[in-house]
Amino acid sequence: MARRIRRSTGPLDLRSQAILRAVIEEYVTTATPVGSQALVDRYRLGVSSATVRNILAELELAGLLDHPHTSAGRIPTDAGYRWYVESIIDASPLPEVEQLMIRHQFGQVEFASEHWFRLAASTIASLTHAAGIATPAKPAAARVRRVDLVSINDQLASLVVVLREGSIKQSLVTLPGPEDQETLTTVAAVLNDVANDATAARATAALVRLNPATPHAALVMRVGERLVRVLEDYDRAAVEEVFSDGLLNVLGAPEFAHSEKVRRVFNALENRAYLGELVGSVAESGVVKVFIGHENEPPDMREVALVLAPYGRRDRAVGVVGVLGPTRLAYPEAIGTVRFVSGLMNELVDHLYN
Amino acid sequence: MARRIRRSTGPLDLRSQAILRAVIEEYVTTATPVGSQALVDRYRLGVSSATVRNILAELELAGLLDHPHTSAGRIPTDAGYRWYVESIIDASPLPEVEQLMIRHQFGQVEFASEHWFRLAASTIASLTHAAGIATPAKPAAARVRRVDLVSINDQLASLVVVLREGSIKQSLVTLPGPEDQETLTTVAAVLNDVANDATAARATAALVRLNPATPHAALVMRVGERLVRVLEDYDRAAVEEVFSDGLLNVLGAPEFAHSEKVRRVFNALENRAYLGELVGSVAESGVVKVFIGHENEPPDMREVALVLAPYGRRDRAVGVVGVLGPTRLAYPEAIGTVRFVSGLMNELVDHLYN
DNA sequence: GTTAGCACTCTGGCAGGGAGAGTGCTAACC
DNA sequence: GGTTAGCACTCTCCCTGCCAGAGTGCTAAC
Repeated sequence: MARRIRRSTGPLDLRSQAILRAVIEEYVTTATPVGSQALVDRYRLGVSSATVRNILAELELAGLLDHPHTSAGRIPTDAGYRWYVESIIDASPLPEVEQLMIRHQFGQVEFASEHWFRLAASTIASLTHAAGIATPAKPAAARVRRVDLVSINDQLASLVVVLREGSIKQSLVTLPGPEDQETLTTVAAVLNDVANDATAARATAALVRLNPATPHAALVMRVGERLVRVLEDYDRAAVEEVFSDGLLNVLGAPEFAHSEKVRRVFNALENRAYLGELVGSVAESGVVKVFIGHENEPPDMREVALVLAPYGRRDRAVGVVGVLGPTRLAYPEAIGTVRFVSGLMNELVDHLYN
Repeated sequence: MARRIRRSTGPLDLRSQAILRAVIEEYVTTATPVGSQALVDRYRLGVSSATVRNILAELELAGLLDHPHTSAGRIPTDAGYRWYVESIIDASPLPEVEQLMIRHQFGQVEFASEHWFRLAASTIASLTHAAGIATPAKPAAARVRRVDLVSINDQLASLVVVLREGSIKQSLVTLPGPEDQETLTTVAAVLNDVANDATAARATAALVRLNPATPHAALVMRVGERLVRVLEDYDRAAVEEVFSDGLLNVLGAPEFAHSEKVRRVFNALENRAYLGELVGSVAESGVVKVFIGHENEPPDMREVALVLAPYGRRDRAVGVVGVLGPTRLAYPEAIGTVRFVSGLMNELVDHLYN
């Protein structure tokens, strides 16, 4: 008993670490509780199953392992996974072959950020056999690069806004009366002048200062207000969009064999608010972050793990790529893949900004 | 025996129809096989359970009902559902209260087609308790309404194409060398002139005829070719995008309680090729169409039913709204909802075109 | 043609039992 | 003192048998 207390409070000795690692890696591949005999058989531990049992009991006391019932093998707890992730997070590069393969795939698609997100999500999904997720790079505050106003019919015009990082927003504007395209082009030109490189706040300020003698001043104001709203809407959303791919991979995992759990996972992915929060935290930190089971706040995410990495530049725009899977995730591969893809996305975004 | 053969070949008499209808409606609500006693208890049939059993046996012989095992109640076959759908397809208007509710919801969102698709899908989902699907209205051939070219950096420009029906396509163009925004604007102006209201084919023809003395002719050609490719890519895709909502509703149905089936349903929804085919057929016919179970070609869709209705104008652009659910679907409600929403979308699209 | 009655069939749930896996404890060993 | 062999114990899993219940199909009477 005294021995146990000592072990459970102090750091793990090397042998305990090796055994914990073995349990986790075995469980990740087999998805069944791991017994002491299986460990001795499959790993060169150099001790008997009885000794292993003693250590398993200690690891369980320390909260790193659990067992579903008396006569079952051990499974890792979220805390066990956490320890494991900490121990490997700094050293899990993606094998070079796969790096080359991914680079090749990115070389194949058209040079357009939208394609990248999809590709990032699907690449991650196929490499990790879990769900891949990716969000577009989003700046803290949208800035206008260009405004265009296209006539649709007598009462409607389409306001097209190109943002600084190249993404596009569109909104239909109802016109007070019929206007020809020429007038609309003039209005767009005024807005391009007034709101050039402006954020929502600055665009608002510029509109207030607008010279009332400007041609079509009323229309400029009307469209300008809509422009500001488009920018504000964009800024308000924490995450613009979450691309995901390979959800079926997660579905295939035995822990999600029953549809009730599947339901939760899907709910989780729909949980934009929480994802937005995570994206923010990950973008802030600038490094790969892992969120395991109960470390996630929403109850629906208590059975999944997320590996997220930011890309982009904090002073410009940031997005996130990552993996969503069962807590029984192949963490080293997931971390390696996500880290590599985020680096690649960095390069691409850098190229966009020069 | 002679009696059975007569019945199984001829059309159904009124009583058989009433019983078939009762079985289907009962099964749709309870999701459990329907027994003769349950029918007598719950529907005013005026006959005993023994008589009902005789008729059930006939309906089974006619291929309209089935029973999973000897001592189980009856469930409808796809042919049974088909008969039912034919019998109610012309008369299942959506209750006025719900019509008003939907109109109200559409009044709430911003006037922009993208919002409509999402709203259509989610409205249909919540009203039918199945998955709602919607595709944007897509013309047979894209036509350019306006072209814009925005500088991103020394090597890149963003080509923005507004199509006639107001949707937007974007593509990044690599520039042979640094160009200022003014040059790009000139190039865009030339393209706006040359490719005004053009389809991919006409734009190609116009580029061929381009006067080589045009300022920046080489750049115009380069961007023009990309423009043509954007149009061609758009035309090529049978369905641009399929919005869906309420997949969780389908997931909740007892027939999809096991994840293997769920998997198939998701695969089915990813099956853009088949959906594109259906959309084409529905758009062509101009009316609500129902596809039940085995009537669907892809094996993954043999357990689902689709109710689809086109909207838009055949000579302009057409899209589709619909329901995807288990074959055990509340068809009258689904048909009524889909028909009404498609009508509403018609109004909105008409408004867009004036 | 309809119905009551009845034998029959099949499912679903429950209890019992044996095999198997794995544990925790104890006592012997190095 | 840590390590190990041995062993009793526990719990799951799976199979079997059993029973109640639901529903059918058939027959004979109405």
